[in-house]
Amino acid sequence: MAKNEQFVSQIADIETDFPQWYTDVVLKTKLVDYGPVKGTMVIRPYGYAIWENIQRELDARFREAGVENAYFPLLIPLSFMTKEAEHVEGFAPEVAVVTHAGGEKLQEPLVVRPTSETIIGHMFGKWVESWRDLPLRQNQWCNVMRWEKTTRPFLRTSEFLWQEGHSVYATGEEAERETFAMLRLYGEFAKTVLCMPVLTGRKTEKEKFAGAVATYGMEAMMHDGKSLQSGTTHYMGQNFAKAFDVRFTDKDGTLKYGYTMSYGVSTRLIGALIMTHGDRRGLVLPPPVAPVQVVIVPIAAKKEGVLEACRSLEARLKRAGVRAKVDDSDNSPGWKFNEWEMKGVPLRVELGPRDIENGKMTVFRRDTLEKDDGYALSDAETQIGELLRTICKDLYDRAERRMRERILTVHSPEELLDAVNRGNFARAGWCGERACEDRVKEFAQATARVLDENHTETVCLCCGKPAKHTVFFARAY
RNA sequence: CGAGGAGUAGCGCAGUUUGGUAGCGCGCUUGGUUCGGGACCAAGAGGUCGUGGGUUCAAAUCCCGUCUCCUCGACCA
Repeated sequence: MAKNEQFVSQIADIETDFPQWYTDVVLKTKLVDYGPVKGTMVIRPYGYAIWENIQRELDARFREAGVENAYFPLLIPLSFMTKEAEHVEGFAPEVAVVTHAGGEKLQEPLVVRPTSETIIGHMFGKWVESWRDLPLRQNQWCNVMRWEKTTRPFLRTSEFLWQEGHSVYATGEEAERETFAMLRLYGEFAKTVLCMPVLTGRKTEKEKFAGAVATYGMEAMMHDGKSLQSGTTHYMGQNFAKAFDVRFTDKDGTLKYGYTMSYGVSTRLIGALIMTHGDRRGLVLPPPVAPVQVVIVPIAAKKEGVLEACRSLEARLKRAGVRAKVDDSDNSPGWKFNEWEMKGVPLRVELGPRDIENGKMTVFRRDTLEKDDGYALSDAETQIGELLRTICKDLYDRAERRMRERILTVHSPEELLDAVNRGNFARAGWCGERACEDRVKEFAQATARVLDENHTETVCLCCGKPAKHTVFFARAY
């Protein structure tokens, strides 16, 4: 017991020192390590496997929606960036630029993509000629680079992995419709795959993507009550089409600019699920993305038949489509229990001579920390499958309830400050003026995350004028 | 970019105040006993103390420079 306490103290207290808890967890569970260059991270196999699971699930949804995958170059001519005025202004401070190559200074500097609207706009301009070419809908999985001042694994790194989807439509209505559709897709994905509730909605002008007409976001509530922007979709109108000459001849024979939109989620999602579900023992991984869904720990492994029984169960579960793994290392059972709990494996099956003799298995649930030795070994596939689904639902319900309880409607900056100080989101009326938004930020260090689609508030919390929107305010990562 | 903190064995740290043969825990290797909540014994391997200069008979330790990382703020997926 004393040693177990010592183990727990290896990671910082989640309640009193959340930032340190996060750093401890991502490093000690071997999700990531720091790279040698400031702000870079190595995504280690355990972390990358989570990303691959996210990719697989999302990619299937994109395909289902009719989007094709492609790949565009990492390097973008600097001149591309300057073609869209707001875009260059927004991204200029954080782009990395290649000025030399092949031992010589380049004629034109090349930026390492911070996002690919410009180069994809350029290519789409070449490919779109007729209304028959539309819609054009492509997605790429790639890395991007944004030279951020301060960084943190998954949440903000100089280089990160993401997907960026880009579409051109003949009409603004269609492009807008896809902007909403992708936001819904992200929300559904967050719920069913990450077991994570999110708030979705339109961003304010201040918070929107550089060069967009409108930005929509999904925001997740972290354990400490701060918000994490976990995905965005952007409606560009004709801004980028005009900058990159994306034109087509319409059915009526006239030349028209297309309407574009884009959408993306990144490895930040991994940070989001860690900070949503984690607890004092470490990670709690949602079953759909957990690299190992069931770890099988042999007890008294050298006793006859124990290891064989574990291997046989592993094979059966794998056949049933469960990511199962026997931990046959030399570590003691107690060590394995703690290690895999920290690593967030949803289910642990303990198999020892006693279980085998009774035809049972002992099952431990990571999310509830409950242990039950009453499961029949003969029926393992069904029971494990059911448990994994139950965990999914329970994780979502628990997070959803917590989020719901921690959204407080407020009516003044003072109330808002108090709400966010106590780890809540604040919901409030807003007149729509930048001045009031800025005032909230200065007063409470909280920003407008998204507009509530369910607009009910009547007056602005700052100026008392009629409210044009109801806004979710929060401190954000 | 501002304010703090830290660079000593794979990891975590002590040693720096007051200069004098580089240490501890974990991990690792080998052998053995263990195994139902981080087991134990024995024997080993492993370090130009971030880096450059200076002071000194002598520097991990004092001085100057420099690089990197972490945390917190301002900016951002």
